[in-house]
Amino acid sequence: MVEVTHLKREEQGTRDLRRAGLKVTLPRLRILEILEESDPHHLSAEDIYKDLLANDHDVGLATVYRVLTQFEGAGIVTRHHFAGGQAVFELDNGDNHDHIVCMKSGKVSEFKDPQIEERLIEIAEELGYSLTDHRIVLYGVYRDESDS
Amino acid sequence: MVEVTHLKREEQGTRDLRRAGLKVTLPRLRILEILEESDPHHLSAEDIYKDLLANDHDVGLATVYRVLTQFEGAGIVTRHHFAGGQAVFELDNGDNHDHIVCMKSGKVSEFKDPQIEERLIEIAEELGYSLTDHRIVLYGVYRDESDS
DNA sequence: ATAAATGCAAAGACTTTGCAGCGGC
DNA sequence: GCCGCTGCAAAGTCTTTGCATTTAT
Repeated sequence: MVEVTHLKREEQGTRDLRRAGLKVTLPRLRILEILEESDPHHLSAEDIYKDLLANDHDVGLATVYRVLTQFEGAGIVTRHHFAGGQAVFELDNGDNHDHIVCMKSGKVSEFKDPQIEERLIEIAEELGYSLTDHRIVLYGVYRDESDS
Repeated sequence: MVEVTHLKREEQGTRDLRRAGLKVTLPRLRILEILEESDPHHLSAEDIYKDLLANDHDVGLATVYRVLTQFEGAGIVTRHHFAGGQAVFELDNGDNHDHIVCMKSGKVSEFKDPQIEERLIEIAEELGYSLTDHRIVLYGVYRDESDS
């Protein structure tokens, strides 16, 4: 069972890479896997690098950056600059959602709102632009979470 | 007339600095002035630095960064990361507007939309956050502009 | 076999910091 | 005169690049 699941994911990754015209290599498959399995699926290059090392996969940090940049170009991942310092990456499912970041805990949630997207297109038009993409980042304080 | 205007601005800047608990120094006044006079008022530290040098004001780039960071902390300017590489700064009038960037020319326009801001507050609430701030950057292509 | 991908170390872009001296108040 | 501010150069952080070697196809 576990095996089957694992193979499936690997096949999926293989297809993604082929489609992007990239060779199917171990580092790339592993990076894809890490991105898929990560829970708060926003990882920095460093995060991914550490994960690789922790699992005895000797991949250079430079390779992680190179692969992520290629993935970005291929539309496989999206790069964000939430905090300011490090860039974070997440798989791009094509749904182009937006984010809200808790200023205390760093927790990141996602959302997608058609109403807003429609209005943004209108605004762009009014200003004389054709909208091709957008980024919304909300900053707030997450409450509840049973304190913490 | 010009003199009067100039003095007025300087006094204004002086007040801004005092309010922020910062000493009123020439570099700081000049940087404020540059930010006020700039047309596409989104300048990188480097832009400001070059402007200073071009006007025979020998201010170090480090000082420009330091001053801008202090201004940011004091709420005098806002820092943005549009492109990815350099940060750009603009005076913060407290209106907290958003931006749209032309992917071809780099032209930046601003807008403010109450409808969107209202909706964003709702969205944050729905997700369990109290919204404190937001950033919206639209990417598009500016048309008209008589070609270029 | 061949062109692409990787690892390492070195370089780069942008920004911050340490410290001696200068400048408001 | 005091303490903060500045300039310079040096260090930092994050990311990219050059090059010899390895690897997928």
